[in-house]
Amino acid sequence: MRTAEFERRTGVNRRLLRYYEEQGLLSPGRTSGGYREYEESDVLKVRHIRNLLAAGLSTATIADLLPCMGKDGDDLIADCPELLLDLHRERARIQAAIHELETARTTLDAVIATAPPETERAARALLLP
DNA sequence: ATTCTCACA
DNA sequence: TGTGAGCA
Repeated sequence: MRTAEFERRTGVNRRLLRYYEEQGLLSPGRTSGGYREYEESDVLKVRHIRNLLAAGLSTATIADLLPCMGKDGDDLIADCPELLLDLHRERARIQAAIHELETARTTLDAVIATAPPETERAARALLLP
């Protein structure tokens, strides 16, 4: 299928599709006229890409990860030891980010606790409605 | 009619 | 990351 249909099937616009391609996540073939030719399996592939992206993985690690997923079926890693390393590294990165955010929140809570009661109430009034 | 690449008041 | 120009 070509761009227009693929765009509909995936719900992702060409601009982004081309970006994924530049990042090595997708490699559609080309017709003699130079038009991109996508495979049926690419539709599912884009779904995977979007999920992985949402999980915080970089396009680079996703590029390495994709070939390790079932060629046809859903997403389940087969046997890619080298990849598992990157995944754990990503997990550690996320865990670290969580900690940083938690300490940032703690700091803010401390500052907020400093505000006078009436100021606190005024602030909440501005926040809720 | 459609897609492609490239460039940017 | 959108938009238009000039092609094939």
